[in-house]
Amino acid sequence: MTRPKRRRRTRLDPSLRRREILEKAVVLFARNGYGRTDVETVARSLGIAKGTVYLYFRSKRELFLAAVEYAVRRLTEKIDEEVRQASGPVQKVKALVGAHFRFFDEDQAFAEVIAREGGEFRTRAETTYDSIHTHNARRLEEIVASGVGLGVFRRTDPRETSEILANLLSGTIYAHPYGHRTGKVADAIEATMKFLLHGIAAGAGNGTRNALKRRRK
Amino acid sequence: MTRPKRRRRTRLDPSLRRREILEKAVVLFARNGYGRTDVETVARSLGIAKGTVYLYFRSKRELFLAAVEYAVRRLTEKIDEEVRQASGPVQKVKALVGAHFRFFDEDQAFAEVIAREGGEFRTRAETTYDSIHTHNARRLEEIVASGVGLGVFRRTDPRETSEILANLLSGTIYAHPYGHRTGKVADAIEATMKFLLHGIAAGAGNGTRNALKRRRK
Amino acid sequence: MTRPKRRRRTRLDPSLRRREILEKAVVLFARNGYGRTDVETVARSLGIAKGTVYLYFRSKRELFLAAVEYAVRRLTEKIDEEVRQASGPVQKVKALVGAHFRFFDEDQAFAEVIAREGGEFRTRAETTYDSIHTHNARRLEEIVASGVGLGVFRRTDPRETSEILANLLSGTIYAHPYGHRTGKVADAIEATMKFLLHGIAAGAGNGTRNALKRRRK
Amino acid sequence: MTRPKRRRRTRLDPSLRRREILEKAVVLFARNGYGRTDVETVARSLGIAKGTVYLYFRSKRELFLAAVEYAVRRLTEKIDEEVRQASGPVQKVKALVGAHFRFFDEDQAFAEVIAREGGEFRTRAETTYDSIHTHNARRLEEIVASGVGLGVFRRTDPRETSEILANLLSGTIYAHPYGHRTGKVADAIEATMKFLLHGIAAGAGNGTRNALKRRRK
DNA sequence: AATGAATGAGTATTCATTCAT
DNA sequence: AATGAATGAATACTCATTCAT
Repeated sequence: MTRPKRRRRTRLDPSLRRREILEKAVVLFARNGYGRTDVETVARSLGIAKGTVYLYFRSKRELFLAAVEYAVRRLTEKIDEEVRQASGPVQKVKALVGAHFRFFDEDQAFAEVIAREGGEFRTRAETTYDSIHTHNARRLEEIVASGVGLGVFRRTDPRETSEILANLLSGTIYAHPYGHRTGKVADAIEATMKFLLHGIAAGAGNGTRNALKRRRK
Repeated sequence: MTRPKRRRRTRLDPSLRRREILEKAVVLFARNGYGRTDVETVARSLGIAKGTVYLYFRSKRELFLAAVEYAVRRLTEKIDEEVRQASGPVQKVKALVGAHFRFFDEDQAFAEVIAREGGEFRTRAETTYDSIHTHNARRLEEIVASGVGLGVFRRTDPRETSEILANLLSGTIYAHPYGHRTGKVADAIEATMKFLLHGIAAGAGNGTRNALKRRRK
Repeated sequence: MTRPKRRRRTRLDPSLRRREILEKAVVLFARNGYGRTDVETVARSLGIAKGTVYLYFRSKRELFLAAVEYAVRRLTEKIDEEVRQASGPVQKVKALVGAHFRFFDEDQAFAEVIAREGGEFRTRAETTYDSIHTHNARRLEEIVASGVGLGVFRRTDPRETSEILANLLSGTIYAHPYGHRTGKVADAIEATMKFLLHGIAAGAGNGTRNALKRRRK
Repeated sequence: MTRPKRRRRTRLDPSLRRREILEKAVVLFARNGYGRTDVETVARSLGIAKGTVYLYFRSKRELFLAAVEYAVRRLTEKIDEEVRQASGPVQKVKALVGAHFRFFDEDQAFAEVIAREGGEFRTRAETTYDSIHTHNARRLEEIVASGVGLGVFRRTDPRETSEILANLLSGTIYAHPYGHRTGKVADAIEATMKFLLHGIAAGAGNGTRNALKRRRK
C-alpha cells in the first residue's frame, strides 16, 4: 500500500546520526518550542527523511527529552569541570557562576531548551530544570560549607544559602534568552560575584555607616 | 429532525463571566501547559460550552495571553502596593522580595503560568516573564539608586545591580513550582534578604559585626 | 495553529447521524476490508467531515467493531424473531436456517463484515463470528433437545449436534460472499433442511420413500 | 565514517530459505493478521534481515498470498491423498471430513491463515477460501455422484449436496480457531459423519435401523 | 447570549520498499 | 546473498474554530 520514492542515501554511522539529530533538535526546539517544532522540520533541516528520525528516537517526545538531557549534560559537565579546576571556595563559586554565564552566552539555544522544558511535560518526576537546580545546589552546598569552615564565608546555613545561590543562577538562565544583561560576560560574572560575596548593603570598610545602621535599629 | 432540548446556561454578567474563564484558564494552563490544555476542557470545567469561551476570547492564544497577563497584573500590583507602603530602601527591597515569595506561595498556579509562558509564544516581542523581570528591574533600580544615594547601599551601578536582583527573584519564581525552599516563607524572605544585603563573604570590616552576631547566636 | 474552513453544516440528530455512519461503515468495511477502508473515505462518502465520525466513534477500530455488532444484532434479532414465530422443532430449525439464508441474501454487505471480522482484532475475547456461532448453538441446542424429547429428532447429544449445525450455518455465511449456491434462496433452504434432517445416506428403512422419489424423477 | 561489522548470515539453500520464510509467515499472519504483521517481524523472528525477505518475495502481499497458498496446498494434498486411499463413497467422505478435522487440529495456524485471507485482498478473483471450498465441492460432487449411483446415498442433486457438504466443512474451519468443538477429533469426525449421513430427523422408516443401533449402544 | 455539532488543517507515527555497503 | 539504514507515502486522530439553532 505504500510506494516509496528515493532521494538521499547518506549512510551514516548510527552514533553520529543520532548526535546530529540531537543537536539540530536542540536548536529547533529552542527556537520554536516543542509544540511548534514538528519532526518533519527537524528531519528536513538535516536533509534526511522523517522516518530516519524515528529510527533513532521512538517519538517526538523522546527526542525532545533527549535533546534537553543532552543540553543539561553539557552544562553540568562544564560546571563540574571548571569547579574542579578552581581552588578555594571563592574561586570555585566563581567558576560555577562563570560556567553558567559562559555556557548560556555561547549557546543560546541550549539555554532555551533547558528553560523551556518546564513548560512541557510536567509529569516527569524530575524536570530538567530541576535537575540542574539540584546539581548546582549540591555543588554549592559543598563549596559554601567548606568556605564557612575556612572562615572565608559568613556563617550561614549552607543548605539555605546554596538554595538561594542556585536560585540566582536559575534566574540567570531564564533571564538570558531575553537579553537581560549589561556589558560583557566577564563584567557580568564580576558583578554577580561581587553581589554574591558582599551583597548590596554598604558594609565592610563602610564601618561608620554600618555603625549608624546598627544604632537606628 | 428531532432537535432536542438545549440547556441554556444562566446568563451571567459579561465581566464576571470573563473573569471566571480567565481564572479557570490560569489554573488549567498552569497545570497542564498550553499545548495540553484544550478550550473544550476549560469550558467544560466551568460547566459552559466551548462556544461561550469564544464569545469572550477571540482565540485560544488570546485566552492564554490574557490569563498570563491577569496573573502578572496581580503580581505587579501586589508588588507595587507593598513597595509603596514600605519606607526606606531596605524595607522597600524587602517588600518587593516578600511580595514575590508570598505571591507564589499563595498561588502556585499563578507562578506556573507565568513561568510557563516563555516556552510558548516566543514571537511575542515581550514575554510575560520578561515584563515581570523588567517591572522588577525598574522598581529595583529606583530603590537601589535611592539607597546608594542615602549611603545605605554600596556604590554600585544601579542598573547592573537591579538586573542581578531581578534575576534572583526570577530564579525564585522558577524554583517555586519545584518546591526548592527550606522552611517557612518568612524565613526564606529573611534569608534572601540577608544574602542580598551582605552576600556570603566573611567581610573584612565585618569582623566586629560578625563577631557580635556569632556571639548572639 | 489551525485554520478551519467551512463546508456543509447539516445539523443532524445525533442518533440518526450515528446510525447513518454505522450503515455506511458496514458497507465500506464489507467491500474493502478494515485495512483498506479509511475513516476519511467513510466520512466523504456521507458528505461529512472526518472529524464528525470521530464525534461518534472514538476510533476507527471502535467504528469497525460497532459496525460488526450492528450487523450481528440485526441477524440475531431476525433469527430469534423467526424462530419464536415458528412452531415445532423442525419448523424452528427451518426458521433459523431460513433466517440465515435470507439475511445474507438480502444484505451481502452484512454477511461480509461479519465474516471478515475474524481476520481483524483477534484479541477480542469473543469475536463477532464467535458470538453468532454461540448464539446459534444455544438456540439450536434448545430446539434439538426439545425435538429429541418429542421424538421428532434422533437421539443425539444436543450439544454436539447443535455445534455441528452451527458449523453448517457458519459455513453458509462464509460461503455466501463467494456466491457458492445454486438456485434460489427457497431452494437452498429446502435442500439444506432435507440434508440436515435426513443426511445423505440412503437409509435402510428409507427404501420406500426413496423408491418413490426415484420414480418421481 | 565508521562502517562497523555486519553479521552476514550463513548462506542457505535458496529453496530452504524460501520455505523457512513461508512457514514463519504462515504462523505470524495466522496469529496477527495481515495488517498487523510486518515484514520486519517475519524477518527478525527468523534471525534474518528484512531485505532478505524481499530477496525471496517481491512484496508483502506476495508473501502473504504465497503463505496462504502454501497452507492450502498442504490441505488439499492431504485431502486428496486420504480420499484416494479410502474406498467406497462413505469412506471417502469420511476421509475428506477427517482430513479437515485433523489438519486444522494439528495446525491451528494453517487454519487461521486460510480463514483469514478472505478479509484481505478481495480483489483477487478467487480467494483461497474459495479455492478450498471449490476443491472440496468438486471432490464431494464426484463422491456423492458415485455414491448415489451405487445406491449408498440418497438420490439428491450431487452439486447441490456437495455445496452443502462443503459449507459444512468450511464452517468447521472457521469454527476451529474458536475452539467450538466438544471432545476429541475422532469423536468429532464420528459425530459429523453420523449427522451428515443420517441427519437429525428421527427417520420414519428408520425404525428398524435405529432400533438396531440403539441396541448396539 | 449560549450551545455543541460540524469542520478540516495539522501532525505524529508506521511500515513497505529500496539500495549502498 | 545478506544486511539494515534510509525513505516517504499513507493515515489515524486532535482540536481550534465556526455557525446553525
